Amino acid sequence: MPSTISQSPPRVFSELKPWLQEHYVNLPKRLQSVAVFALHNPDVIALNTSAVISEKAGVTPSTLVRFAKSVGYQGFTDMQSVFQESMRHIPQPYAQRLSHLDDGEQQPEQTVLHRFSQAASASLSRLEQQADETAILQASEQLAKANTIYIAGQGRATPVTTYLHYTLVKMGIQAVLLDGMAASMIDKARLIRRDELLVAVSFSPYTANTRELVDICLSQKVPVVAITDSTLSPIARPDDFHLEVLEEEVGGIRGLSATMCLALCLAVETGKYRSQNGELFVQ
Amino acid sequence: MPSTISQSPPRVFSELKPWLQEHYVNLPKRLQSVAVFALHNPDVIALNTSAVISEKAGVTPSTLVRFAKSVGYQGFTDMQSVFQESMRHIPQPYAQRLSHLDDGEQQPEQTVLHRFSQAASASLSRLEQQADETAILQASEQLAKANTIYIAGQGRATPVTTYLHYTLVKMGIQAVLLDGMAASMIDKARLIRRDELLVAVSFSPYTANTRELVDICLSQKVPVVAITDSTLSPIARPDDFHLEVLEEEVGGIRGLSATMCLALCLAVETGKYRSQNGELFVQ
DNA sequence: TTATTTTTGGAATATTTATTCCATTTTTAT
DNA sequence: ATAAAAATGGAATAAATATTCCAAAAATAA
Repeated sequence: MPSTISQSPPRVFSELKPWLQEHYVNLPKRLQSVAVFALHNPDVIALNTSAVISEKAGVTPSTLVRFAKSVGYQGFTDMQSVFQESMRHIPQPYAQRLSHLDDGEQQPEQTVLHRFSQAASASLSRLEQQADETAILQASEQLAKANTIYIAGQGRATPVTTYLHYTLVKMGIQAVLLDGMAASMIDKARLIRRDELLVAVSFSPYTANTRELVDICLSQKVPVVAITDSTLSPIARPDDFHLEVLEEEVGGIRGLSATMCLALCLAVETGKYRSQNGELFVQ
Repeated sequence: MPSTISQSPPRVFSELKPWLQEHYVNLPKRLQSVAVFALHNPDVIALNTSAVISEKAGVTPSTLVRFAKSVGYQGFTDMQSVFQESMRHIPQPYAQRLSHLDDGEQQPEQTVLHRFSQAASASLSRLEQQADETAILQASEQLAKANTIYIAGQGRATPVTTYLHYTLVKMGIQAVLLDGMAASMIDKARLIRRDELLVAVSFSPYTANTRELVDICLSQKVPVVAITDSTLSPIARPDDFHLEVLEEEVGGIRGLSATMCLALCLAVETGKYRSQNGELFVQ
């Protein structure tokens, strides 16, 4: 590999990124994986020893040193100082209380990204603290036992249904996404058997279509798992399973970060239940 | 001076401050000046050797060690790790230097919900700290100026494209989701005009289809905004716009919480730009 | 398929860094 | 003012860490 030390190596992290973008394809395999790791984990590079870093990156210390030299640094220590410099300019996040972003107390210079990521973090904290983990396990048990899982939701719930479908299928679990015209969905819902299951996802303002699908399934004794934002939701029935997740609202807009996390957990627990109970399905 | 090592020393930086407030008056002169320096310069403590720190603080290395021991730490290295933890994305348990969530060493009682929500929080922290906000504003400006926004992505990216499409449409912005068969998407991509725009979403392992759509659009001078996980992604081009978001991996599985937050921010900034620049569209 | 070149891992070595120990200085008590 | 106790500096030592070197593995070219 041709050396590049004819020019000065990047002395700031923000210059290292484009440098690697340009030279990445010319690096050997192992050095490429170091590059990816370094770009994705600059704090790990800045704060650990070469032994720790190389183990996390899946290479050896000598490969780490070789990577540094390939960029033009004198050694690992020279490169590490570049990462450390970039950390000196990051505002320290310690002891910052989460305050409600929508109560008008935020500083005017807070960016949209800051407000939404703080809201998302708060939503995740609420999920972790308030979620009924027994309910998640019971719901995942129901999903695991179903022959086929049907998934329905509209509007803001659509990314959730898509993701749940994608993740379940990735785990080799038979799942069908109910989408398209309302009449068509209702027709399909009428055909769901009792050994199958419906996952319904709906948030305020609730869509009548999803509620109707739930009504149909319950009247046919088809089990239903609901993902919704409140016990008071029209799809949360006392006689079936429901999981609650409420996203923080910023400027009248709610995100989906906590809901995606919950959907992922539901899919993973379902996969675990299947693998632990020997119910394997040929895919 | 009476020792305080009968109780455990502070393991997080935010607890060190009140500890020092309480014990400061009982410290000898030199240790007091180390305390002040440490509180005012936590990044210096975290990122330098004891020789450098003691020189900056105006004491000797043995005094620095003595200060650390007076607080209850085993030595300077023990104390420094506390300062380093406060600089990481998410505090890691003390003395678990080589362990991580995905190498099987985590405590057995941690639930799936806990692991994934912690990973999601870490992903959001990384997004907030590392995201290029100028790039987000520039990308949203491009979206705001486009007559119609086309959105493409497959697999795990599908919930993101669905959500971005939903949010943009909710804001009265003309957006079209490119989905369905690959050949059909490519046909549609060829018809995208230069006053329109493509948003491409792709994560490792990258799909060839999305990359091909980007190639087609760039060759026809159609602006592209890429949402991806790395500068080194095949859809991140130096001559166009790309936004990076990398989700933490747990057991080989990556969530979408940070990505959904970024997609929401992009849509909101786009809506803001439109409303601030008087480009209203009848819906 | 084989030979050559490049890449890589891992251990030895070199270097750097933290800690301990002791003499000196400073502070406090009588 | 003096003696005793506490605090401190600085150098030696111990420990930790980075770098180099060489053999083996992998990749590439013929």
